[in-house]
Amino acid sequence: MKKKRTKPKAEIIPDSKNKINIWLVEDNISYRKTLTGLINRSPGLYCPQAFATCEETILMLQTEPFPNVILLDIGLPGMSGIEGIEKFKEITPNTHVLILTVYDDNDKVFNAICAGASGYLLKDSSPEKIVSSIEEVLAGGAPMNMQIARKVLKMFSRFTPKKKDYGLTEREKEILQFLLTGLTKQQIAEKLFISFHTVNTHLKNIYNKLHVNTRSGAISKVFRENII
Amino acid sequence: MKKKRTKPKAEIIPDSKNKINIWLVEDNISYRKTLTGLINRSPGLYCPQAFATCEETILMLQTEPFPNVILLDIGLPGMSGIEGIEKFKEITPNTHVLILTVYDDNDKVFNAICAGASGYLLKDSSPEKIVSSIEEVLAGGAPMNMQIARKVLKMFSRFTPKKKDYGLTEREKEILQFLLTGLTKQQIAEKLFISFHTVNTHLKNIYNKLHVNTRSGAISKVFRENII
DNA sequence: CACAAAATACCACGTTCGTGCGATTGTTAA
DNA sequence: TTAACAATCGCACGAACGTGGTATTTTGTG
Repeated sequence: MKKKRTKPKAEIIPDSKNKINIWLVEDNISYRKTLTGLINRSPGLYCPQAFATCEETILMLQTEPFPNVILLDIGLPGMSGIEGIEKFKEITPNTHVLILTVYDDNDKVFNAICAGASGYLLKDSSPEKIVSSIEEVLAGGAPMNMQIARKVLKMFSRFTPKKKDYGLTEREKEILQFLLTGLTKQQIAEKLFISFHTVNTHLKNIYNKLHVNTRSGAISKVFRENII
Repeated sequence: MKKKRTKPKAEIIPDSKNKINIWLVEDNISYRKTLTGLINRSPGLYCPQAFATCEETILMLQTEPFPNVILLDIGLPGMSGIEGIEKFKEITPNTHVLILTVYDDNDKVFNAICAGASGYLLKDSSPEKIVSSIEEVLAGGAPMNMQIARKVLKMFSRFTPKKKDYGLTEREKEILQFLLTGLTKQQIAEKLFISFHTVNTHLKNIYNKLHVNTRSGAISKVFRENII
Protein backbone atom coordinates (compact mmCIF):
# COMPACT_ATOMS: atom_id res chain seq x y z
CA MET A 1 0.00 0.00 0.00
CA LYS A 2 1.81 3.00 -1.30
CA LYS A 3 1.04 6.37 0.09
CA LYS A 4 1.86 9.27 -2.13
CA ARG A 5 2.87 12.25 -0.09
CA THR A 6 4.88 15.33 -0.86
CA LYS A 7 7.37 15.79 1.89
CA PRO A 8 9.10 19.12 2.57
CA LYS A 9 12.84 18.71 2.84
CA ALA A 10 15.67 21.05 3.59
CA GLU A 11 17.80 19.77 0.76
CA ILE A 12 17.06 20.39 -2.84
CA ILE A 13 15.67 17.18 -4.22
CA PRO A 14 15.25 16.55 -7.90
CA ASP A 15 11.88 16.24 -9.47
CA SER A 16 10.50 12.80 -8.80
CA LYS A 17 8.39 12.73 -11.94
CA ASN A 18 9.29 9.74 -14.10
CA LYS A 19 12.49 9.20 -12.24
CA ILE A 20 13.78 6.02 -10.73
CA ASN A 21 13.32 6.24 -7.00
CA ILE A 22 16.40 5.02 -5.16
CA TRP A 23 16.97 4.70 -1.44
CA LEU A 24 20.39 4.40 0.05
CA VAL A 25 21.40 2.50 3.17
CA GLU A 26 25.00 3.20 4.13
CA ASP A 27 26.45 4.01 7.52
CA ASN A 28 29.49 5.91 6.35
CA ILE A 29 28.35 9.51 6.20
CA SER A 30 30.75 10.81 3.62
CA TYR A 31 30.30 7.87 1.29
CA ARG A 32 26.57 8.23 1.70
CA LYS A 33 26.72 11.85 0.64
CA THR A 34 28.96 11.02 -2.28
CA LEU A 35 26.53 8.40 -3.49
CA THR A 36 23.47 10.55 -2.98
CA GLY A 37 25.13 13.26 -5.01
CA LEU A 38 26.15 10.82 -7.70
CA ILE A 39 22.65 9.46 -8.05
CA ASN A 40 20.91 12.80 -8.03
CA ARG A 41 23.28 14.11 -10.65
CA SER A 42 22.37 11.21 -12.91
CA PRO A 43 19.54 11.91 -15.31
CA GLY A 44 16.60 9.64 -14.63
CA LEU A 45 17.74 8.71 -11.13
CA TYR A 46 16.47 10.21 -7.92
CA CYS A 47 17.52 9.57 -4.34
CA PRO A 48 15.08 11.11 -1.88
CA GLN A 49 16.05 8.97 1.12
CA ALA A 50 19.34 7.91 2.62
CA PHE A 51 19.77 6.05 5.88
CA ALA A 52 22.52 4.76 8.08
CA THR A 53 20.71 1.64 9.25
CA CYS A 54 18.18 -0.94 8.12
CA GLU A 55 16.02 -0.16 11.12
CA GLU A 56 15.49 3.44 10.00
CA THR A 57 14.83 2.28 6.48
CA ILE A 58 12.18 -0.16 7.60
CA LEU A 59 10.47 2.56 9.57
CA MET A 60 10.36 4.80 6.54
CA LEU A 61 8.96 2.00 4.42
CA GLN A 62 5.90 2.16 6.64
CA THR A 63 5.02 5.69 5.57
CA GLU A 64 6.83 6.56 2.36
CA PRO A 65 6.12 5.32 -1.13
CA PHE A 66 8.23 2.28 -1.95
CA PRO A 67 11.43 2.92 -3.87
CA ASN A 68 12.31 1.15 -7.09
CA VAL A 69 15.75 0.26 -5.85
CA ILE A 70 17.44 0.09 -2.47
CA LEU A 71 21.20 0.44 -2.58
CA LEU A 72 22.36 -1.47 0.46
CA ASP A 73 25.55 -1.82 2.42
CA ILE A 74 26.14 -5.05 4.33
CA GLY A 75 28.41 -4.02 7.18
CA LEU A 76 25.91 -1.93 9.10
CA PRO A 77 25.49 -1.21 12.79
CA GLY A 78 22.52 -3.10 14.26
CA MET A 79 20.68 -5.20 11.74
CA SER A 80 23.02 -6.50 9.07
CA GLY A 81 22.38 -5.84 5.43
CA ILE A 82 21.64 -9.51 4.89
CA GLU A 83 18.83 -9.47 7.41
CA GLY A 84 17.79 -6.16 5.94
CA ILE A 85 17.23 -7.67 2.51
CA GLU A 86 14.80 -10.19 3.93
CA LYS A 87 12.84 -7.53 5.78
CA PHE A 88 12.73 -5.20 2.81
CA LYS A 89 11.59 -7.99 0.55
CA GLU A 90 8.80 -8.89 2.95
CA ILE A 91 7.53 -5.35 2.93
CA THR A 92 8.02 -4.57 -0.74
CA PRO A 93 8.88 -7.62 -2.83
CA ASN A 94 9.04 -5.66 -6.06
CA THR A 95 11.72 -3.30 -4.89
CA HIS A 96 15.12 -4.38 -6.12
CA VAL A 97 17.86 -4.60 -3.55
CA LEU A 98 21.30 -3.88 -4.91
CA ILE A 99 24.18 -4.71 -2.60
CA LEU A 100 27.07 -2.28 -2.46
CA THR A 101 29.70 -3.42 -0.02
CA VAL A 102 33.35 -4.15 0.63
CA TYR A 103 32.70 -7.76 1.55
CA ASP A 104 33.35 -10.34 -1.11
CA ASP A 105 33.47 -13.54 0.92
CA ASN A 106 31.43 -16.48 -0.27
CA ASP A 107 29.22 -16.50 2.74
CA LYS A 108 28.07 -12.91 2.43
CA VAL A 109 27.53 -13.20 -1.30
CA PHE A 110 25.65 -16.45 -0.93
CA ASN A 111 23.41 -15.23 1.84
CA ALA A 112 22.70 -11.93 0.17
CA ILE A 113 21.60 -13.61 -3.01
CA CYS A 114 19.57 -16.21 -1.20
CA ALA A 115 17.87 -13.43 0.69
CA GLY A 116 16.78 -11.93 -2.59
CA ALA A 117 19.39 -9.40 -3.69
CA SER A 118 19.10 -8.41 -7.34
CA GLY A 119 22.74 -7.58 -7.71
CA TYR A 120 26.02 -7.39 -5.86
CA LEU A 121 28.56 -4.63 -6.30
CA LEU A 122 31.82 -4.03 -4.53
CA LYS A 123 32.66 -0.58 -3.26
CA ASP A 124 35.65 -0.28 -5.54
CA SER A 125 33.20 0.01 -8.42
CA SER A 126 33.42 3.20 -10.43
CA PRO A 127 30.61 5.75 -10.18
CA GLU A 128 29.68 4.95 -13.76
CA LYS A 129 29.45 1.26 -12.94
CA ILE A 130 27.20 1.98 -9.99
CA VAL A 131 24.85 4.14 -12.02
CA SER A 132 24.75 1.70 -14.91
CA SER A 133 24.12 -1.13 -12.49
CA ILE A 134 21.08 0.59 -11.10
CA GLU A 135 19.75 0.91 -14.61
CA GLU A 136 20.63 -2.67 -15.37
CA VAL A 137 18.73 -3.91 -12.35
CA LEU A 138 15.61 -2.19 -13.56
CA ALA A 139 16.12 -3.51 -17.06
CA GLY A 140 15.87 -7.04 -15.69
CA GLY A 141 19.54 -7.69 -15.15
CA ALA A 142 21.63 -8.73 -12.21
CA PRO A 143 24.73 -6.57 -12.10
CA MET A 144 27.71 -8.04 -10.33
CA ASN A 145 31.38 -7.30 -10.32
CA MET A 146 33.13 -9.89 -12.37
CA GLN A 147 34.83 -11.56 -9.42
CA ILE A 148 31.45 -11.84 -7.72
CA ALA A 149 29.89 -13.37 -10.82
CA ARG A 150 32.64 -15.93 -10.87
CA LYS A 151 32.06 -16.75 -7.23
CA VAL A 152 28.38 -17.20 -7.88
CA LEU A 153 28.98 -19.63 -10.71
CA LYS A 154 31.45 -21.57 -8.61
CA MET A 155 29.01 -21.84 -5.75
CA PHE A 156 26.43 -23.02 -8.19
CA SER A 157 28.55 -25.78 -9.55
CA ARG A 158 28.96 -27.10 -6.04
CA PHE A 159 25.29 -28.01 -6.19
CA THR A 160 26.13 -30.29 -9.08
CA PRO A 161 23.88 -33.28 -9.25
CA LYS A 162 26.62 -35.82 -8.73
CA LYS A 163 24.23 -38.68 -9.33
CA LYS A 164 26.28 -41.62 -8.27
CA ASP A 165 24.79 -44.51 -10.14
CA TYR A 166 23.63 -47.33 -7.96
CA GLY A 167 22.08 -49.14 -10.90
CA LEU A 168 18.52 -48.58 -9.78
CA THR A 169 15.89 -49.57 -12.31
CA GLU A 170 13.05 -47.24 -13.27
CA ARG A 171 10.60 -49.20 -11.19
CA GLU A 172 12.88 -49.03 -8.21
CA LYS A 173 13.25 -45.28 -8.58
CA GLU A 174 9.51 -45.00 -8.78
CA ILE A 175 9.10 -46.87 -5.54
CA LEU A 176 11.84 -44.81 -3.96
CA GLN A 177 9.82 -41.71 -4.80
CA PHE A 178 6.89 -43.04 -2.84
CA LEU A 179 9.14 -43.97 0.05
CA LEU A 180 10.08 -40.31 0.33
CA THR A 181 6.50 -39.33 0.86
CA GLY A 182 6.28 -41.62 3.86
CA LEU A 183 3.97 -44.27 2.45
CA THR A 184 3.92 -47.83 3.79
CA LYS A 185 4.58 -50.84 1.62
CA GLN A 186 0.87 -51.53 1.41
CA GLN A 187 0.11 -47.97 0.34
CA ILE A 188 2.78 -48.05 -2.32
CA ALA A 189 1.40 -51.32 -3.60
CA GLU A 190 -2.04 -49.77 -3.96
CA LYS A 191 -0.66 -46.72 -5.75
CA LEU A 192 1.11 -48.89 -8.30
CA PHE A 193 -1.58 -51.56 -8.56
CA ILE A 194 0.82 -54.31 -7.64
CA SER A 195 1.06 -56.74 -4.78
CA PHE A 196 2.38 -55.87 -1.38
CA HIS A 197 4.92 -58.62 -1.82
CA THR A 198 6.27 -57.11 -4.99
CA VAL A 199 6.89 -53.84 -3.25
CA ASN A 200 8.61 -55.79 -0.53
CA THR A 201 10.92 -57.39 -3.05
CA HIS A 202 11.70 -54.11 -4.77
CA LEU A 203 12.51 -52.59 -1.42
CA LYS A 204 14.88 -55.41 -0.66
CA ASN A 205 16.64 -54.85 -3.96
CA ILE A 206 16.81 -51.10 -3.40
CA TYR A 207 18.37 -51.56 0.01
CA ASN A 208 20.93 -53.90 -1.47
CA LYS A 209 21.87 -51.50 -4.23
CA LEU A 210 22.12 -48.53 -1.92
CA HIS A 211 23.95 -50.51 0.76
CA VAL A 212 21.47 -49.60 3.46
CA ASN A 213 19.08 -51.63 5.53
CA THR A 214 16.44 -49.19 6.66
CA ARG A 215 14.05 -46.79 5.00
CA SER A 216 15.73 -43.97 6.84
CA GLY A 217 19.09 -44.82 5.42
CA ALA A 218 17.69 -45.06 1.92
CA ILE A 219 15.87 -41.76 2.14
CA SER A 220 18.86 -39.93 3.57
CA LYS A 221 21.05 -41.32 0.83
CA VAL A 222 18.62 -40.20 -1.82
CA PHE A 223 18.65 -36.63 -0.57
CA ARG A 224 22.32 -36.39 0.26
CA GLU A 225 23.51 -37.80 -3.03
CA ASN A 226 20.85 -36.43 -5.29
CA ILE A 227 19.80 -39.82 -6.49
CA ILE A 228 16.73 -39.92 -8.73
CA MET B 1 50.06 -33.20 -20.67
CA LYS B 2 50.32 -30.58 -23.37
CA LYS B 3 52.01 -31.43 -26.61
CA LYS B 4 53.38 -28.50 -28.50
CA ARG B 5 53.31 -29.12 -32.19
CA THR B 6 53.36 -26.87 -35.20
CA LYS B 7 50.67 -27.99 -37.50
CA PRO B 8 50.60 -27.03 -41.18
CA LYS B 9 47.23 -25.64 -42.15
CA ALA B 10 45.72 -24.50 -45.41
CA GLU B 11 44.25 -21.39 -43.85
CA ILE B 12 46.27 -18.49 -42.70
CA ILE B 13 46.34 -18.61 -38.94
CA PRO B 14 47.51 -15.75 -36.80
CA ASP B 15 50.66 -15.95 -34.81
CA SER B 16 50.03 -17.95 -31.67
CA LYS B 17 52.72 -16.23 -29.66
CA ASN B 18 51.33 -14.68 -26.54
CA LYS B 19 47.83 -14.92 -27.84
CA ILE B 20 44.81 -16.35 -26.13
CA ASN B 21 44.08 -19.70 -27.66
CA ILE B 22 40.39 -20.14 -28.35
CA TRP B 23 38.57 -23.13 -29.76
CA LEU B 24 35.13 -22.90 -31.21
CA VAL B 25 32.42 -25.55 -31.18
CA GLU B 26 29.47 -24.56 -33.32
CA ASP B 27 27.56 -26.61 -35.86
CA ASN B 28 26.31 -23.75 -38.00
CA ILE B 29 28.98 -23.32 -40.65
CA SER B 30 28.43 -19.70 -41.50
CA TYR B 31 28.16 -18.60 -37.89
CA ARG B 32 31.28 -20.58 -37.15
CA LYS B 33 33.17 -18.78 -39.88
CA THR B 34 31.87 -15.42 -38.73
CA LEU B 35 33.05 -16.12 -35.19
CA THR B 36 36.41 -17.47 -36.26
CA GLY B 37 36.94 -14.34 -38.29
CA LEU B 38 35.82 -12.12 -35.46
CA ILE B 39 38.20 -13.76 -33.01
CA ASN B 40 41.17 -13.81 -35.32
CA ARG B 41 40.66 -10.17 -36.15
CA SER B 42 40.79 -9.30 -32.46
CA PRO B 43 44.23 -8.40 -31.18
CA GLY B 44 45.37 -10.85 -28.55
CA LEU B 45 42.90 -13.54 -29.56
CA TYR B 46 43.61 -16.53 -31.70
CA CYS B 47 41.30 -19.26 -32.95
CA PRO B 48 43.25 -22.16 -34.47
CA GLN B 49 40.50 -24.76 -34.16
CA ALA B 50 36.81 -24.77 -34.90
CA PHE B 51 34.55 -27.82 -34.78
CA ALA B 52 30.97 -28.72 -35.44
CA THR B 53 30.65 -31.28 -32.66
CA CYS B 54 31.91 -32.07 -29.19
CA GLU B 55 33.10 -35.45 -30.37
CA GLU B 56 35.57 -33.90 -32.82
CA THR B 57 36.68 -31.46 -30.20
CA ILE B 58 37.40 -34.20 -27.69
CA LEU B 59 39.45 -36.05 -30.28
CA MET B 60 41.54 -32.99 -30.93
CA LEU B 61 42.08 -32.45 -27.23
CA GLN B 62 44.00 -35.72 -27.27
CA THR B 63 46.67 -34.39 -29.58
CA GLU B 64 46.60 -30.61 -29.63
CA PRO B 65 47.74 -28.24 -26.90
CA PHE B 66 44.87 -27.29 -24.68
CA PRO B 67 43.12 -24.01 -25.48
CA ASN B 68 42.60 -21.24 -22.94
CA VAL B 69 38.95 -20.94 -23.78
CA ILE B 70 36.39 -23.08 -25.56
CA LEU B 71 33.47 -21.19 -27.02
CA LEU B 72 30.65 -23.70 -27.01
CA ASP B 73 27.22 -23.97 -28.52
CA ILE B 74 24.63 -26.09 -26.73
CA GLY B 75 22.32 -27.25 -29.49
CA LEU B 76 24.74 -29.55 -31.24
CA PRO B 77 24.26 -32.76 -33.20
CA GLY B 78 25.37 -35.81 -31.23
CA MET B 79 26.72 -34.98 -27.83
CA SER B 80 25.04 -31.90 -26.41
CA GLY B 81 27.03 -28.94 -25.27
CA ILE B 82 26.12 -29.67 -21.66
CA GLU B 83 27.66 -33.11 -21.82
CA GLY B 84 30.52 -31.57 -23.73
CA ILE B 85 31.37 -29.25 -20.86
CA GLU B 86 31.76 -32.17 -18.50
CA LYS B 87 34.02 -34.06 -20.88
CA PHE B 88 36.15 -31.00 -21.63
CA LYS B 89 36.52 -30.25 -17.97
CA GLU B 90 37.63 -33.79 -17.26
CA ILE B 91 40.34 -33.53 -19.89
CA THR B 92 41.47 -29.99 -19.22
CA PRO B 93 40.00 -28.50 -16.04
CA ASN B 94 41.82 -25.21 -16.48
CA THR B 95 40.33 -24.42 -19.85
CA HIS B 96 37.41 -22.06 -19.52
CA VAL B 97 34.22 -23.03 -21.25
CA LEU B 98 32.14 -20.12 -22.42
CA ILE B 99 28.64 -20.98 -23.58
CA LEU B 100 27.32 -19.20 -26.64
CA THR B 101 23.84 -20.34 -27.50
CA VAL B 102 20.28 -19.39 -28.31
CA TYR B 103 18.86 -21.31 -25.39
CA ASP B 104 17.97 -19.32 -22.32
CA ASP B 105 15.75 -21.74 -20.44
CA ASN B 106 16.45 -22.34 -16.78
CA ASP B 107 17.31 -25.95 -17.27
CA LYS B 108 20.02 -25.37 -19.83
CA VAL B 109 21.51 -22.50 -17.89
CA PHE B 110 21.45 -24.44 -14.66
CA ASN B 111 22.99 -27.56 -16.11
CA ALA B 112 25.64 -25.68 -18.03
CA ILE B 113 26.78 -23.86 -14.95
CA CYS B 114 26.66 -26.96 -12.81
CA ALA B 115 28.77 -28.72 -15.40
CA GLY B 116 31.41 -26.06 -15.00
CA ALA B 117 30.78 -23.33 -17.56
CA SER B 118 32.65 -20.10 -16.85
CA GLY B 119 30.14 -17.89 -18.60
CA TYR B 120 26.92 -17.95 -20.56
CA LEU B 121 26.23 -15.76 -23.56
CA LEU B 122 23.25 -15.65 -25.85
CA LYS B 123 23.74 -15.56 -29.57
CA ASP B 124 22.16 -12.17 -29.87
CA SER B 125 25.22 -10.75 -28.17
CA SER B 126 27.17 -8.20 -30.17
CA PRO B 127 30.59 -9.11 -31.54
CA GLU B 128 32.13 -6.64 -29.11
CA LYS B 129 30.34 -8.31 -26.21
CA ILE B 130 31.61 -11.71 -27.30
CA VAL B 131 35.19 -10.56 -27.57
CA SER B 132 35.07 -8.68 -24.28
CA SER B 133 33.52 -11.70 -22.63
CA ILE B 134 36.39 -13.90 -23.69
CA GLU B 135 38.75 -11.43 -22.12
CA GLU B 136 36.60 -11.21 -19.03
CA VAL B 137 36.64 -14.95 -18.57
CA LEU B 138 40.41 -14.95 -18.56
CA ALA B 139 40.49 -12.03 -16.17
CA GLY B 140 38.63 -14.12 -13.63
CA GLY B 141 35.12 -13.04 -14.47
CA ALA B 142 31.98 -14.86 -15.45
CA PRO B 143 30.37 -13.02 -18.32
CA MET B 144 26.65 -13.50 -18.73
CA ASN B 145 23.95 -11.65 -20.57
CA MET B 146 21.97 -9.68 -18.09
CA GLN B 147 18.86 -11.82 -18.40
CA ILE B 148 20.98 -14.90 -17.74
CA ALA B 149 22.54 -13.32 -14.69
CA ARG B 150 19.10 -12.58 -13.35
CA LYS B 151 18.04 -16.15 -13.93
CA VAL B 152 21.07 -17.41 -12.10
CA LEU B 153 20.34 -15.26 -9.07
CA LYS B 154 16.73 -16.35 -9.06
CA MET B 155 17.70 -20.00 -9.18
CA PHE B 156 20.04 -19.35 -6.33
CA SER B 157 17.43 -17.84 -4.13
CA ARG B 158 15.37 -20.97 -4.58
CA PHE B 159 17.99 -22.69 -2.46
CA THR B 160 17.10 -20.30 0.31
CA PRO B 161 17.24 -21.90 3.69
CA LYS B 162 13.61 -21.25 4.46
CA LYS B 163 13.85 -22.88 7.86
CA LYS B 164 10.24 -23.04 8.80
CA ASP B 165 10.20 -23.19 12.55
CA TYR B 166 8.38 -26.17 13.92
CA GLY B 167 9.40 -25.35 17.48
CA LEU B 168 11.76 -28.27 17.83
CA THR B 169 13.88 -28.24 20.97
CA GLU B 170 17.62 -28.77 20.86
CA ARG B 171 17.28 -32.29 22.14
CA GLU B 172 14.71 -33.07 19.52
CA LYS B 173 16.94 -31.73 16.76
CA GLU B 174 19.74 -33.86 18.13
CA ILE B 175 17.59 -36.94 17.92
CA LEU B 176 16.45 -35.97 14.45
CA GLN B 177 20.08 -35.92 13.37
CA PHE B 178 20.50 -39.50 14.46
CA LEU B 179 17.30 -40.47 12.69
CA LEU B 180 18.86 -39.26 9.45
CA THR B 181 21.72 -41.68 9.82
CA GLY B 182 19.28 -44.57 10.00
CA LEU B 183 19.72 -45.52 13.63
CA THR B 184 17.01 -47.37 15.56
CA LYS B 185 15.46 -46.01 18.72
CA GLN B 186 17.63 -48.32 20.80
CA GLN B 187 20.78 -47.20 19.03
CA ILE B 188 19.92 -43.56 19.50
CA ALA B 189 19.28 -44.19 23.17
CA GLU B 190 22.73 -45.71 23.53
CA LYS B 191 24.39 -42.84 21.71
CA LEU B 192 22.78 -40.31 24.02
CA PHE B 193 23.04 -42.39 27.19
CA ILE B 194 19.32 -42.21 27.80
CA SER B 195 16.54 -44.75 27.96
CA PHE B 196 14.91 -46.28 24.94
CA HIS B 197 11.63 -44.98 26.28
CA THR B 198 12.86 -41.43 26.35
CA VAL B 199 13.84 -41.60 22.71
CA ASN B 200 10.41 -42.99 22.01
CA THR B 201 8.81 -40.02 23.74
CA HIS B 202 10.98 -37.52 21.90
CA LEU B 203 10.12 -39.17 18.62
CA LYS B 204 6.43 -38.86 19.40
CA ASN B 205 6.86 -35.17 20.08
CA ILE B 206 8.90 -34.67 16.94
CA TYR B 207 6.27 -36.35 14.80
CA ASN B 208 3.61 -34.16 16.36
CA LYS B 209 5.54 -30.98 15.71
CA LEU B 210 6.37 -31.90 12.13
CA HIS B 211 2.86 -33.20 11.45
CA VAL B 212 4.09 -36.56 10.27
CA ASN B 213 3.66 -40.06 11.59
CA THR B 214 6.57 -42.00 10.18
CA ARG B 215 10.33 -41.72 10.23
CA SER B 216 10.26 -41.44 6.46
CA GLY B 217 7.98 -38.45 6.55
CA ALA B 218 10.10 -36.77 9.18
CA ILE B 219 13.34 -37.33 7.31
CA SER B 220 11.92 -36.14 4.01
CA LYS B 221 10.58 -33.03 5.67
CA VAL B 222 13.95 -32.30 7.22
CA PHE B 223 15.69 -32.42 3.86
CA ARG B 224 13.05 -30.71 1.82
CA GLU B 225 12.60 -27.82 4.19
CA ASN B 226 16.12 -27.48 5.42
CA ILE B 227 15.15 -27.98 9.03
CA ILE B 228 18.00 -28.24 11.53
C1' DC C 1 9.04 -19.01 44.87
C1' DA C 2 5.94 -20.67 41.42
C1' DC C 3 4.77 -22.25 37.07
C1' DA C 4 5.70 -23.89 32.49
C1' DA C 5 8.42 -26.26 29.46
C1' DA C 6 11.62 -29.75 28.54
C1' DA C 7 13.70 -33.98 29.41
C1' DT C 8 13.45 -38.10 31.43
C1' DA C 9 11.23 -42.83 32.15
C1' DC C 10 7.91 -46.78 31.85
C1' DC C 11 4.31 -50.08 29.76
C1' DA C 12 1.22 -52.39 26.43
C1' DC C 13 -0.63 -53.31 21.99
C1' DG C 14 -1.33 -53.64 17.23
C1' DT C 15 1.12 -52.37 12.93
C1' DT C 16 4.78 -52.25 9.91
C1' DC C 17 9.35 -53.48 8.67
C1' DG C 18 13.40 -56.15 7.12
C1' DT C 19 14.94 -60.50 5.65
C1' DG C 20 15.26 -65.32 5.03
C1' DC C 21 13.51 -68.42 1.56
C1' DG C 22 11.32 -69.70 -3.26
C1' DA C 23 8.85 -68.95 -7.68
C1' DT C 24 6.90 -67.37 -12.51
C1' DT C 25 6.84 -64.41 -16.47
C1' DG C 26 8.66 -61.44 -20.02
C1' DT C 27 12.40 -58.98 -22.20
C1' DT C 28 16.99 -58.43 -23.93
C1' DA C 29 21.61 -59.23 -25.09
C1' DA C 30 25.20 -62.63 -25.95
C1' DT D 1 18.89 -70.69 -27.55
C1' DT D 2 20.67 -69.72 -23.49
C1' DA D 3 21.70 -66.57 -19.87
C1' DA D 4 20.80 -62.53 -17.40
C1' DC D 5 17.90 -59.32 -15.68
C1' DA D 6 13.63 -56.99 -14.40
C1' DA D 7 9.25 -57.28 -12.58
C1' DT D 8 5.96 -59.79 -10.56
C1' DC D 9 4.04 -62.70 -6.49
C1' DG D 10 4.12 -65.56 -2.20
C1' DC D 11 5.03 -66.90 3.01
C1' DA D 12 6.86 -66.68 7.72
C1' DC D 13 9.01 -64.65 11.61
C1' DG D 14 11.47 -61.81 14.72
C1' DA D 15 12.63 -56.97 15.18
C1' DA D 16 11.38 -52.35 15.16
C1' DC D 17 7.93 -48.93 14.93
C1' DG D 18 3.92 -45.75 16.20
C1' DT D 19 0.54 -44.60 19.60
C1' DG D 20 -2.19 -44.62 23.57
C1' DG D 21 -1.44 -43.78 28.24
C1' DT D 22 0.97 -41.96 32.91
C1' DA D 23 4.53 -39.93 35.73
C1' DT D 24 8.87 -37.88 37.75
C1' DT D 25 12.75 -34.75 37.58
C1' DT D 26 15.28 -30.80 35.71
C1' DT D 27 15.58 -26.39 33.84
C1' DG D 28 14.48 -21.80 32.95
C1' DT D 29 11.91 -17.40 33.48
C1' DG D 30 8.98 -14.18 35.37
